[in-house]
Amino acid sequence: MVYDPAAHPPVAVTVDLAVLTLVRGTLAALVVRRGEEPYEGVMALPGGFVRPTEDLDAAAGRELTEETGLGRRVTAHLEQLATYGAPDRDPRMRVVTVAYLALVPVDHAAEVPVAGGDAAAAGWAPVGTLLASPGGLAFDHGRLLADAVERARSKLEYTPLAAAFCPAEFTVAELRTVYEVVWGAPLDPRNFHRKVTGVPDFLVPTGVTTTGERGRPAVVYRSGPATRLHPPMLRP
Amino acid sequence: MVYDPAAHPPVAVTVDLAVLTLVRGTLAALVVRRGEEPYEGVMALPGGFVRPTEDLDAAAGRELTEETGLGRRVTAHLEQLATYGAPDRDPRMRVVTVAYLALVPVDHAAEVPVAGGDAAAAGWAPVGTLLASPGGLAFDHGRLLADAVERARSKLEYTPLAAAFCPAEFTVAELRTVYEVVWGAPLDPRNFHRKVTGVPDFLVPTGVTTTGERGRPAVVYRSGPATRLHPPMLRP
DNA sequence: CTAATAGTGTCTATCAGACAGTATACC
DNA sequence: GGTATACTGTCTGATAGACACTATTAG
Repeated sequence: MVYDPAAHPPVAVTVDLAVLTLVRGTLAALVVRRGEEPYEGVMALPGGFVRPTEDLDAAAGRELTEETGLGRRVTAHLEQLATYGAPDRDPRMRVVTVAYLALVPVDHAAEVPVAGGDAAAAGWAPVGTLLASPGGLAFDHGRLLADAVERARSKLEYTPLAAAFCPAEFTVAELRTVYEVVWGAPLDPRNFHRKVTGVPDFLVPTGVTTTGERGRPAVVYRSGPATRLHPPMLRP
Repeated sequence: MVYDPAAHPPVAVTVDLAVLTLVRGTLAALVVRRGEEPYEGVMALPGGFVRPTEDLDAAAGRELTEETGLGRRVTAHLEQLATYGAPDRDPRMRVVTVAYLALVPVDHAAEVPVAGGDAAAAGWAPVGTLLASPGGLAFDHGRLLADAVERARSKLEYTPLAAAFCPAEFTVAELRTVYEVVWGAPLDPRNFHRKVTGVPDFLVPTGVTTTGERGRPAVVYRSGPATRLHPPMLRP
């Protein structure tokens, strides 16, 4: 029980990111194409080493800005997901990776692949496609992404997480679309409206209404101070 | 983005355990007294290094059996909680620790300190006491334990986790005590009984009833195949 | 006008909480 | 019988889901 570095083989600690957004009505994750072995040419989730004097959350935030090109404040949500450390998950050496879940609002998703550098090397891919093929993602990133999606689905129920997918100001219909896409199920617009506007401190009306859209103008809201939803928005 | 061990300072990866049980009607955690600096003589959560060829879950399971002296099968629950890696959390070197939540059933809790070795060095301490004093636990173990307790409280709502605190066969009253102790709130025995027996696949009657107790004998149950509770048992 | 979307009202089945009442043991 | 605990029944208010209905825009 002595902390002797020399007594233990080297371990690398990395952070990997499951960055989610909505692209044309589907849930999408940010992926990069690997440029080296192993898994050369295969899609992978972005990630990188934790620096010596850097906290884990800070490393995740730094990687996120580096990979997306988005400013730090654009990211509406970043939380630790789980840690994956199977001894053979990377054939080169022991790598323990701390996975994070990040959400990018829809109005900034389009900037990401462009700003991130080589457009061919990074971009949004539908989660359904990525998870459908077992070897579609390098390492254990398929499992990691599946865990991230399940976390997001679950947290939509009892936290205001859905607003993190939306622009700073949004309508009830936009919020409902988030729920429908992430859960993969249609929701009754009328009951959804009544429920979501009835949760205290979830939505704050801005006083503005939409215009130029089809149909009756909608009230524009911004995210409120609630950290938990009471009552929760339960999956159908 | 090259995985060169020499390019990075050494990082130690450990697992720390928040082992919970019920002792005389209070929630208690397994603690050890540290025998060396830093925090010499201070209480800490048990833990240790992850071995080179060992998965994280395996390391947690091994540490649990080593620290408690209980056979592997006695532990009813072991799950990953979160990972803590602040650069200064251990003054000697960079230590990233993967925290696990473990639950020990009440009928095995008494064996633990004895079988674990030096009775003065390890034992059950009330969670309330440990969390009341900020410096009561070494490192960031106070925060870790608080996160573990909140995880347990939350998972009682929508998973059959409470049964992990109980013996293999138990009564509704024993299960209710678990909920009351972990949540720290009294529950109506009659409504609890109706709700808990109404959740499909949560409880399976054994056909046996208690005897020798005061009052009417109670039906004895065993944990059922459910992995989620529908409907959930919500906190008051 | 029509089409489309936003938002409200209402009905019903279900559920949580309060609590009366019944069942069955030990003393 | 007395007391304690297990369990059942009933009432009430809240909630979820289904869906009729009204409101307000674009074209």
